[in-house]
Amino acid sequence: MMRTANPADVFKAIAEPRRREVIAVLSDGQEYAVNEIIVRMKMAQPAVSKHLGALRKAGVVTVVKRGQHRMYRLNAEGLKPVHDWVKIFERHWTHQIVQIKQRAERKALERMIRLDDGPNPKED
Amino acid sequence: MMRTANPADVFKAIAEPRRREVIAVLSDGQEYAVNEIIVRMKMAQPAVSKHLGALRKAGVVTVVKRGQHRMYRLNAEGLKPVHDWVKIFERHWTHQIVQIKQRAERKALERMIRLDDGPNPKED
DNA sequence: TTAATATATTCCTGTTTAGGAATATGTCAA
DNA sequence: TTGACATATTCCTAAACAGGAATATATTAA
Repeated sequence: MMRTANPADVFKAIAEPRRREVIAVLSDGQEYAVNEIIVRMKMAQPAVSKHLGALRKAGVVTVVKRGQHRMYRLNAEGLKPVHDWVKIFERHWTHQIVQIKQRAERKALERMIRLDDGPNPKED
Repeated sequence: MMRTANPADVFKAIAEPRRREVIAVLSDGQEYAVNEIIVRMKMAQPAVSKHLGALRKAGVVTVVKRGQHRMYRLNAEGLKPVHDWVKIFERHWTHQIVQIKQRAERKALERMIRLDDGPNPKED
């Protein structure tokens, strides 16, 4: 049932700092048993299991049984919705630099020719 | 008081779908009065104001007073923590392709030379 | 001044959620 | 079987949170 998760859930999933910690542990691409994650995170076992469950539901990690262990592995593709979404704004902060430059230039102009386009004293 | 927000808050801020909608409205870089956002989002005014407040606290939007309006504008730099964080995993899903290829090749080898590295039937 | 408009804030309520404690489930070893 | 180990799940509680309703604040117009 439902092998691919709702992309919206991914944003919720990574909103939790501890879950980003879990992801950080898995970020080397290796697989880890819950035990090992517990040790690395200094966190109680049920909490870790729950976070792993949330990440799995969101499609951010996968799990395979190996003996009595459950090996978790990062599924980075699950993070793609976030990547794609935030990538849209890349151009904004490069473009922002242009805007800052423009503003500085305009201010210089204002000092020179006393240009005033309305009351906006708190703009900076 | 605290002009730059805790980067961790940004993840929480964008976890809310409605707040990503607000960001979507502002994503053209233009400034919008709350009124206009309300219309575009078909959402009650207090809710919009609250979401804008959350986004402002997270450093994702800025606001300037203009007459009786409050003009909100996207501050894309506030999204950089998310961008930087998720960018780390770019290599994973390109690298994943390599892994898939390697696995396919290994399977071909297994068929040829009967290689077996342990019981792991559910790996795919 | 009063009225209208724009926005924020407060209060309330239902829902979600994180984490602790206890318990259940599943797997291996003897 | 029994026991040890690994992990998940259930139950509980406190905190966070979203949204609605009502209200407060601020600005403009008359």
